[in-house]
Amino acid sequence: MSNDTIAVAMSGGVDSSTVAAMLRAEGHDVIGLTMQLWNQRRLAGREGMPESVTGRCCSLDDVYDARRVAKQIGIPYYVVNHEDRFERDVVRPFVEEYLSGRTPIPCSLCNNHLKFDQLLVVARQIGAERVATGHYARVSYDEVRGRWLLKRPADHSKDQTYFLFGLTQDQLSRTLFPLGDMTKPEVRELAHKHGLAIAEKADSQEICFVPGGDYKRFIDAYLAEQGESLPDTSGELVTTNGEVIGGHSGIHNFTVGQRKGLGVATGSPLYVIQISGAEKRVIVGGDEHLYSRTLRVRRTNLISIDDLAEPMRVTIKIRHRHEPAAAVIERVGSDEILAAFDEPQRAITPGQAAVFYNGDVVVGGGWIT
RNA sequence: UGGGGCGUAGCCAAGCGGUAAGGCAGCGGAUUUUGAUUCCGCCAUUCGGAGGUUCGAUUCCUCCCGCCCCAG
Repeated sequence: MSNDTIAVAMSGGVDSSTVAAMLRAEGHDVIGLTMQLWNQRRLAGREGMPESVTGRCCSLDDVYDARRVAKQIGIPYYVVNHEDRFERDVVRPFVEEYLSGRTPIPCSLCNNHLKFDQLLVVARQIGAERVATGHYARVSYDEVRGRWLLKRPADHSKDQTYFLFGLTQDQLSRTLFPLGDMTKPEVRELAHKHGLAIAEKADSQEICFVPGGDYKRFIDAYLAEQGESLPDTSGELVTTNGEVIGGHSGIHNFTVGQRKGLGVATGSPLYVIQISGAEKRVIVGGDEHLYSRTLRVRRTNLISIDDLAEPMRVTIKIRHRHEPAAAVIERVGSDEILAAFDEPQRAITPGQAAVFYNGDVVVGGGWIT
């Protein structure tokens, strides 16, 4: 009987709350779990960070909301603390990536190291073989290939597979995405039907541990709290022609494709074309310099196929909310894949992920070098 | 201290007698379940300064100040 027990990762938001209510209504044994990943009060007020935070994941309000939903639908509910692991595997890498001139995706790291790793461990400890989350994605088992597949959800506008490309076969085999066939309005409607108070709660956005979305301020505050001084990563602002047209305050303040914040007026918009971490230089230029036809990824993960033995035609997302673009991928190293797009893509950014698709099926992905 | 040119918002810049275009930068907002992008809004009671002509001047005149160029 306990084999049917499902642990639901509850964030306190509409989606995961609805998942819990749905599964419960379907008659499953459901246990609610909330991961305490970050103490929002830790950096409050430091280096100009907001004094108080509400409505973000891991805030007390969210835990209250999750607990209340659990109580309402009558399921056991636990909060598990993974702050140490989160700081080590998500926050630290996040800060270091920025300081090295790259642009990290903490959401993917969190999925890989916390939500679909630690949470599965905890779930198993309390007798739940499977974990359900409120992600908009679909998972299914392909008998022919003998593999678990990750697919885009019915509602492409809510597609979260971009953040899930790192899931392994084992993780997928134990994961449920009950919202995969629903649209957001349908989910809210269902939340209402279940009488959930959070039915109209605003969607979360921005990085959960960076209140207000000001990641630069977060980096300052975090390093200050750690007793580490912010490395001086300031340097020159250089055009694509090699002309130095100014200085910048630090490479961690920029990302490829960024326009705002350069502080230099040339008559036409300037964008960050490239960040040279070693030389602490930010190369800037017109929009036309932002397009590139190829990219390379490392730390790859393949899902729908066991290996990329020969070139494969796919479509690729190079950022969340990017319409997958046609390309051919090819293995060029033991853990390196080269992608060549049919049409040049704008602002391919080191540190971001490139996720490969075959229609709605996620083939795999990797981190852009 | 002879000749010529120019001084308009942080930068570039139009207007050249009728009551201050535009771009860039900046700021604010919308959008966004990563970072960006994009979109919308705001941004010179004032045209180097002082006089004068005129119903009316950033636009015409005079002087001053400051740059630049060519001649010495």
